Amino acid sequence: MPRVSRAEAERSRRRVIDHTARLIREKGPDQVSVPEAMAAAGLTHGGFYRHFASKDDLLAQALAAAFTERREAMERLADQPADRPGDDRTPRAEFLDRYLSEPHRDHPGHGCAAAALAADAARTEPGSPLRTAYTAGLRELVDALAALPEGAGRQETLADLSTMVGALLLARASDDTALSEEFLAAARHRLADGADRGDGADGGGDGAPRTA
Amino acid sequence: MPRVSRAEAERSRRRVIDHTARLIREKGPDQVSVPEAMAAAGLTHGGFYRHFASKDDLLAQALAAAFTERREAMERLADQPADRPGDDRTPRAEFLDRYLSEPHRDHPGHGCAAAALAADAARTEPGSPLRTAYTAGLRELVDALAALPEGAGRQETLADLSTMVGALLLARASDDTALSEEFLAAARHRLADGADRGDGADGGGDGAPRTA
DNA sequence: GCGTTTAGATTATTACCATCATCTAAACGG
DNA sequence: CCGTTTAGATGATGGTAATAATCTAAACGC
Repeated sequence: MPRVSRAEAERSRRRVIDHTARLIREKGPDQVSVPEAMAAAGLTHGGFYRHFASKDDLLAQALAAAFTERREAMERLADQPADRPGDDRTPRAEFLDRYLSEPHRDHPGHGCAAAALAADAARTEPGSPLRTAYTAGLRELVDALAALPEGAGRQETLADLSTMVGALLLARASDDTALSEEFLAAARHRLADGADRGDGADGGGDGAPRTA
Repeated sequence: MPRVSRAEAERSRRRVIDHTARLIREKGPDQVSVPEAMAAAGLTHGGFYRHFASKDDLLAQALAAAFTERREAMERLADQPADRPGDDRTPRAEFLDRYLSEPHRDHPGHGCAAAALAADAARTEPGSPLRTAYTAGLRELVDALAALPEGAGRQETLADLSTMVGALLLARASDDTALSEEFLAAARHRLADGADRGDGADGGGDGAPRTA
């Protein structure tokens, strides 16, 4: 029994996509079923194929939406450059801090899709809808990161992003709070200034003694 | 119709574990079925529960095996320090080059388990067998990396590992050869020497123009 | 060699999935 | 308002999964 108008149907579609964008980051694309995606949007699975050509089609659209959502947040960050209340950090520093934070670590469903879905994208066939959407989104992310004020050259940007993604994933996977926070703090410290060595006592967790 | 002796059965068990260790890195733990794991070892699925308490049990053992295999390779690398034919690189430099190489990128089944399974481990419940095995293996890896000659302090080691894992995953997920190699090259460059900036023309892909 | 043990095959159970054909009633165009 | 369109529900189909009970024949102890 359809209850919705044309415009309502379009909003239903958006809801399915947005909830799926969250679910695939939380559970992985393979662990999100079509009935579950529909149910998350308050629908039953029956009408699914009126909206999407296939599950793969939905996954690709959801992934694109996840990247877009993130990019818009970054642009918002970059737009209000230096006239905020009590904060004089650069947009890049603010982005780093948010990326390498515990909230971001603990809420992958609304976090970076590049980190959450890298392995899943890599496991699909080259040219698959998900893989294609991932690559496009990743390019967007790299460009947005490089375009930030204070952003360095392309090679530095790629290395920065690698460090951020790796630290976030390792922090998420570590079943130990201390180790998890060490990864975030180590990455924050490396990316904060020039990088290089020198293990000052700015960042996070522990003192972290030299080992070798 | 059992055809095997006691000792042969133990070798069957090892074969199941080793093949599973490869399969979960290639396809993810959820995409490896019990029948498939047994078939990869040349068995049918019937006798599975004579060997393992559950699928989770097998997965945890396979993950531990994957980490152990990798750790032993690293120790072999560290043991033969500086008396090789035509190569005078440090063990750390050699490890980095192998980690951030195209063969490693293209063969996850025999590559770093920390990278291949980070997202999957993060998605399991804290305390799950897979998660526990992952964390233990990750600790081993961090310690082995820090113990390498030329290894830096703990914080640097954690940041290095983050960069390696992130670059490898992003290189694997990028459905574009040039972009993929750029990630590997950018990470190699950052980790090669002191790190920091300076965008010389050592590594891979393109010239990579400054953007901001 | 004969009985006991047990590795591994067979088969069953239960459950979920993606996909889709069909149905129904609400929204829309005229 | 009435006919057409279509969002979404119902229900079926075919496939595959994990787990487990049962069976059978080979290996081992004596």
